[in-house]
Amino acid sequence: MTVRTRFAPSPTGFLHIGGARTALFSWAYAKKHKGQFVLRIEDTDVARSTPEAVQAIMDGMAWLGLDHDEGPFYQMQRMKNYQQHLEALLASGDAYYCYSSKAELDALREQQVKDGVKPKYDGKWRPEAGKVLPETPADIKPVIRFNNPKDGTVAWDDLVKGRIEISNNELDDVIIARGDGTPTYNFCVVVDDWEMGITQVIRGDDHVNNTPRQINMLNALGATVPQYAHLSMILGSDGQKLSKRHGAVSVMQYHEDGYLPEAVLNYLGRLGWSHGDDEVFDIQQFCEWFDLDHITPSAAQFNTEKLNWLNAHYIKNADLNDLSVDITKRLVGLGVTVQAEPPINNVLELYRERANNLNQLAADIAYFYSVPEANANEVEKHITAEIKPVMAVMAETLKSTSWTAEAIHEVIAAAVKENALKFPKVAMPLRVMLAGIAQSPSIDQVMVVLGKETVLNRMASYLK
RNA sequence: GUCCCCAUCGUCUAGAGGCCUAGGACACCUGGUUUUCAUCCAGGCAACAGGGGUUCGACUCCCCUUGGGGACACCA
Repeated sequence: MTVRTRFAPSPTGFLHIGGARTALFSWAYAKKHKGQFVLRIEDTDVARSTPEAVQAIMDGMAWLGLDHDEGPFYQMQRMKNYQQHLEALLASGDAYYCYSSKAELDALREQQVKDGVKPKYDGKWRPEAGKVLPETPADIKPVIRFNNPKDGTVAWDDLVKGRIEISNNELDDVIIARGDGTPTYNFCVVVDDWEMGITQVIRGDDHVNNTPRQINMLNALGATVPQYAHLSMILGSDGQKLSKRHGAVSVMQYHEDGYLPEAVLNYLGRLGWSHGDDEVFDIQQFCEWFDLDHITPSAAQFNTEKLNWLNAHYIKNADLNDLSVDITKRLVGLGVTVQAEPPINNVLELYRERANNLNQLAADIAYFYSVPEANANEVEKHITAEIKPVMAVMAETLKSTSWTAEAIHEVIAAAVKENALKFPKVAMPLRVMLAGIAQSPSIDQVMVVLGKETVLNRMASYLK
């Protein structure tokens, strides 16, 4: 049987890091087994679903390169399918109408919480042998509940957590259609996973409790029960649950924050999954290696340092042209326009080694295209009255120096020797004059890339 | 409260009863390379939550405790 997995977000917000990992694992599993990956939008909560959120999710997946083979399917467009199965369930007695009002249910729940018992539907409208149902209220639009088996247990072998067994008396009769007739999540998933031929349901940990009900419904429907793999959640760096006000940011935020999708993918792939001691692997390698057997069942904390480290790796190894396109955009964001000279690729070759973030990289090289504003302390510290004459002589010599790193290095070396100075004594003021700060790659190389004219101009502005 | 899940260095993890004197990676510390910073290289610090079993032998299996997380909606 060909593997079919799915990612089924509800469009009520952006694609966050946890959702992205679920999508990645689902996607990779399909790729690994040469199967299909289905994208399904669970939008039956009309009040909270928005087209913007759909777009945000698609954007996030596109950025990560998680393409789907089928879909996106929208549940709101599949009402006929749900309706049909709803009727079948009603006809077979596996579902029934419940006329309990919301207020009634709320009161019941409140009482149960107060009594310290598990909140659960009391089964008032559940048809049972020999039971006389209450009079049907005329003013209530009934919901439809699934008639969950009363006895026995439901069990499945979770591909991540192992065997899980839940007794049916823990499960209440879940509402599968609202008063207005629209089916609810628990029913739509069941129908969709079945009709879409999903073979492995890979989803978040938070669905473990829904699984037994869904299996019961699948059985009532006479459907095939897929395999389930429940991924544990990703915690914030402080060990706390990721929430909207606490670190649950959109994956697109990582783009904005200067991360390469390759780095995020590699990081997410290694979070909760492992392949021996391997740490750095690209997406192709990940797809080849990926399996459900090596997923950690416990929750994992997000660690930005490690992401940064991977980001540095991927920046170093990025295609230079791709990198320059990205950095050029970020430079625009900083108000800096990249010019033909110096060629940005040369600049990047000089600087990419030392960056672990694209925004930082852009900021670091901005001085190649705009005159940097030097920190006053740095100027005072390095461009001293004693060194200025040395710089002036050097500037003069530089005018006729052939513009290679070697030649420039010799000029600096000569200045160092003639004035009996240490190398940094000369290199530092040069850095401040040219880059605005005292840290840079080899100063001779910086000068080569910067170009003779710019170097002379910037030096001159300090030596007036 | 009830049910379910989880538990190895600070963090991500390897580990499927003897290979474990518990391995790798990030972070951190030290040293080296370097023209500063960074990179890079070498080394170091650092963990099996606790208690019972099972076994000739438990990080690995079972139970309890503790701790953490999740679920309990006419949300998904």
